[in-house]
Amino acid sequence: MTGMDSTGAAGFAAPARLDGGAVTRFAPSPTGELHLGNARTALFNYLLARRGGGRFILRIEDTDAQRSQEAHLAVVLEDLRWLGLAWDAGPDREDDRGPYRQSQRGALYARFFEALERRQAVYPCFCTPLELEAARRAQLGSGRPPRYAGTCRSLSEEQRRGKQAQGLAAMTRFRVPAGRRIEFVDLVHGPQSFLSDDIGDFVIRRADGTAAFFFSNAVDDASMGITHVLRGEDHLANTPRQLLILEALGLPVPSYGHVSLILGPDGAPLSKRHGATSVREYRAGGYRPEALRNHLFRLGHSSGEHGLLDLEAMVRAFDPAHLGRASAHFDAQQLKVWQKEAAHHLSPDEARAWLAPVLPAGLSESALSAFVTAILPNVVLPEDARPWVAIVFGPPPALEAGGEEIIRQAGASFFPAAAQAAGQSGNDLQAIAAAAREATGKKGAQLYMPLRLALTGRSHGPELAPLLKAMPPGAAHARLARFA
RNA sequence: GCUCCCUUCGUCUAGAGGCCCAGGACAUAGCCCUCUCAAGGCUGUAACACGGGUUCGAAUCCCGUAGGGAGCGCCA
Repeated sequence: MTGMDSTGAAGFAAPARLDGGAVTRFAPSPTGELHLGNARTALFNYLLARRGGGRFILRIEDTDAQRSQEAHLAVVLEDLRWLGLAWDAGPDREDDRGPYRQSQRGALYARFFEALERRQAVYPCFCTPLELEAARRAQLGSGRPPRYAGTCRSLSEEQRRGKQAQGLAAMTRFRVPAGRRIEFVDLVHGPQSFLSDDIGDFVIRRADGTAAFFFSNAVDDASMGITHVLRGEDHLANTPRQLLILEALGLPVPSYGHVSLILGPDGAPLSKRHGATSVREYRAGGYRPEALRNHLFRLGHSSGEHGLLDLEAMVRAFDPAHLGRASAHFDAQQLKVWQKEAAHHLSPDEARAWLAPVLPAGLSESALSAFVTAILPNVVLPEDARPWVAIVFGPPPALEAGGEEIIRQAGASFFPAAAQAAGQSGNDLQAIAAAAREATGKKGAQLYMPLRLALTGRSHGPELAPLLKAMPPGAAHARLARFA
């Protein structure tokens, strides 16, 4: 661990990594659904670990018992699995570096708390939430930074005993050293420098004895052997606190990289008013994990690779040096583009499973396959398949506006011939079109548009021949005969 | 209020002083292909936030301005 140099600056250089394999982690708190921004940092950490044969660890930051819920954890785990981000160790895959829930790491925290107390790097603070809030307000009101004033910083032993005797519960604050310059090299932002005098003494242990974020997060990274931390930029200005904690404990410091936050199209932080913001919502809407992954992969990151990348290709293409510094705007239209590509890449089996929720029941495997194959090129989301289910399997569809005119222009002999061919050949477009052409001399759009309209009711849609094949026997005849 | 981060086409970005009157992808427009849509092919529109410096030369370096974001919590 680097100490202070002669100028009083502490350099926090990343320890040398000899094996080249990065140990990364994703550390969500189970207080809600997996947000897109978090999903992206999870992806980046996963890719960084997989790149050089490292390890990807899942740690659950559930120190806030009030807000942490088992149900939320289940959802987060499910969403990560859905995204394909498999972890090497986590709450469901414990090993000797665990446990991987912070709520179960109290014993380890206690040891580090003691160490800090022995070094007098921390002190008990008896200020009440009310007092602290009042002080904050006063500071903000008079245009000063809202920092802890240090009320309990230099209480005597006697005073402390007195407070305890009054039954006041103490939280623990870290004693931030004065006059220090804290420096580190951020993986994405480069050299950073902060003054310790700008940092107030912060809480590392709550009055109820549980560890606070700055502490548990830093201590766990160190004790779990994390070498690289890719996290949201909202943590950038707080990194010096964690550096101070690790220094006081003599623990190894990971390399930190702070990725930009994801913004909405209007530049404001992505929130509900922009629409869906969680993995779960996109998943429920029928989005494909590959699509979301590819969109997230490009947000704030660039690689030379174009097109839909699978996870392995992403691992190869990912480069932390190409993480952008500017915040990225989440564009639903771009996600749709990836979704379209992902959908169209689906194998017949995958497509059938994907569309299962909107497919009619009671059909044979081959009938479903024919249908899915026919409509897939025209489907982006499962919703898009719904109308075609009705058109193909339902009663003969009504003509769209303007359709009658096109039917009329086909001529009197068109549909009798087409219907008869359909009756003889089944749902065979070739035979039907040939008969109509022979009867009327029509070709091209003149020939096919009346057929498309009569058969599907619409002028736009999937390729006609496969669509016809997907229809129940006799459907073509019944639909054409309506106009004969 | 203080500290920190950010600012290149609609979007994601390439760009680390001359290779850039700024390149790519997607989106978008037009054309071709075509029974429609999609796919595919071709062509096009479109950006260095602003102002000062430094330099023979700046998207790139420096200063400032504007705009956006974050942090300063017994939340993570």
